[in-house]
Amino acid sequence: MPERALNATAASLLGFLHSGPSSGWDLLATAREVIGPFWSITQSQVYRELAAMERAGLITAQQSGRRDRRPYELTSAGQAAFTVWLAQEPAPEQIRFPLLLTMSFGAHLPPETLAAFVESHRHTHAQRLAEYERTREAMTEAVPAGMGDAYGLATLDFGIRYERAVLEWFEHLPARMTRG
Amino acid sequence: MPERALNATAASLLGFLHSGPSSGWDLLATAREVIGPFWSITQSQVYRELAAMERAGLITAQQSGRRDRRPYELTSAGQAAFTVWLAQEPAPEQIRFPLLLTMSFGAHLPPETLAAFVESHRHTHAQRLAEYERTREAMTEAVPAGMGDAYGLATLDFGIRYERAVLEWFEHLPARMTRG
DNA sequence: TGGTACATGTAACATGTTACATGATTAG
DNA sequence: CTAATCATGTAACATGTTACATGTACCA
Repeated sequence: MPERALNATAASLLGFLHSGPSSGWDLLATAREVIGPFWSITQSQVYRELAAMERAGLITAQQSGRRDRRPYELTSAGQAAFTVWLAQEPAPEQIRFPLLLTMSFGAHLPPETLAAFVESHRHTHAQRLAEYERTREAMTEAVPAGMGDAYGLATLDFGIRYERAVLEWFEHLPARMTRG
Repeated sequence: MPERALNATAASLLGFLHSGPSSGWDLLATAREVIGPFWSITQSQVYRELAAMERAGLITAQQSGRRDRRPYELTSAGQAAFTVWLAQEPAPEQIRFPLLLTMSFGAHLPPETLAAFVESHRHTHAQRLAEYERTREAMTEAVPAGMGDAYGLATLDFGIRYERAVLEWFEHLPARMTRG
């Protein structure tokens, strides 16, 4: 067994498999919903990591159910690998923000073009914030007093604070950059 | 000529070459300094993109100077390619925040371990904020009244607001996650 | 003269993306 | 029946990372 360390994407799949067997399709949906705001994942990647983890003995495919869905189940080796991964100090975050790159070179761009980009992004972020806030309400209403999913709430709150910060940044941008 | 679209990393190198010929080493340093907070770049990538862009005729290598530094110069094709790239609508940003991934699975982790991760990240972010604020002061002092580099200031301000949001988020995290 | 910073590059690999192919199931 | 959606997967490629190799120039 090569035993090379898990990557974060594979590890998150193992994490989701703790709540029971699940197929690639469902794992993708779960990932998009739960960690989507701060961890992007593509469908191809999910199948690739599942195949690799099956080869490594971290998961096993169950009998195909309806429609060829192929639910994978965590093995004890998979559990162990996940636990090891989870206890590693997480690496610093990476942000890749193409709008900022474009803005860095704003001097080479007609002001109205940059302003249009900014406006379009502002709109997207406003929508995302609203969506996160709706999700948060749903989460806290569902479990009025208890601690429900405190960890999910905490990561959602990151998203909310992030989107608010972005929107405030847009609002304080020099007029030239927002109104051409 | 294949003419495939530039990637953002290559485009940013072309952008920097607008202020005059520069070597891979210097471009890397410039990129780290100017766009580092929101666009990570590795040394290998820089040399690879430079080689590819030279093959594509977007830049040309000048005579080697001292120490084998090989300054590249923008060609008019390179200028044109950059201009085309810059006018494209920038893609949405991507955030990959391993700490949040770990926190999502916090239920599987001893609270004091998560708390230690949080504490270590909080420290890093506090330092970054301080550094950005120092840079900002230096930038505004250098050009007291004028508009100096308004675009550089705007992107730096993004970094400042982002770091502040992260720190506030840390502060509002449930006690269990910050003090184990 | 020896260590440190400068400078360029290659190789191997890991990760991520896009496009496509294929077929099953379900709803209308 | 048929269109939309579900579901799995492959191929090709782009991008990013790590490790290493090589040598130069500067400074103490």
